[in-house]
Amino acid sequence: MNYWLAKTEPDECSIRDFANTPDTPLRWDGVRNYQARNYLAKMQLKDRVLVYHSSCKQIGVAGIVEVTKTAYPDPTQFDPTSVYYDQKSTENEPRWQAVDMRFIEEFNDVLTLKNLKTLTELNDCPLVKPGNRLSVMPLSASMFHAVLNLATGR
DNA sequence: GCCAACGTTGGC
DNA sequence: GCCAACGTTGGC
Repeated sequence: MNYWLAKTEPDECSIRDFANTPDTPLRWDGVRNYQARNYLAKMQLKDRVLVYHSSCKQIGVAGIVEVTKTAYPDPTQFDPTSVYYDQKSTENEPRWQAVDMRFIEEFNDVLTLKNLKTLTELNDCPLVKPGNRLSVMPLSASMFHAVLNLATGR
């Protein structure tokens, strides 16, 4: 099993949205950065993904989801009415990928960026570096478990 | 709302 | 292929 962290603006898609539909996976779409897309494409079934809420009141890791469907062409890139529409993308050669994920757990409290920065395990994680914009990134098992431990005590 | 950091675009 | 201009991200 691999571990990942993925950013989202909770106004658009939050851990609550996953929690509200525990039996129905949601599509993780709208990734429009090549490095992030390449990581997204590497996700495998049952990989665990930390959900990070950005650009919001409570910035930080809010919970965990699981991959239920590996990468497939992101339909929003073909939809002219979508904010994620990409004119240069074609059905034959799609640029962007999406995956499906389902709810695993929501932390009682968002693990804030400030607290995340106290974890020495995350020193090499792009997340805590100034100016970082990568929205999907791999985590080592020790990174994942350090976050889980700080969030839940487990 | 501000602004630094970064990725992408496009002229050359 | 370089690089300046531009648009976006994202914390504060």
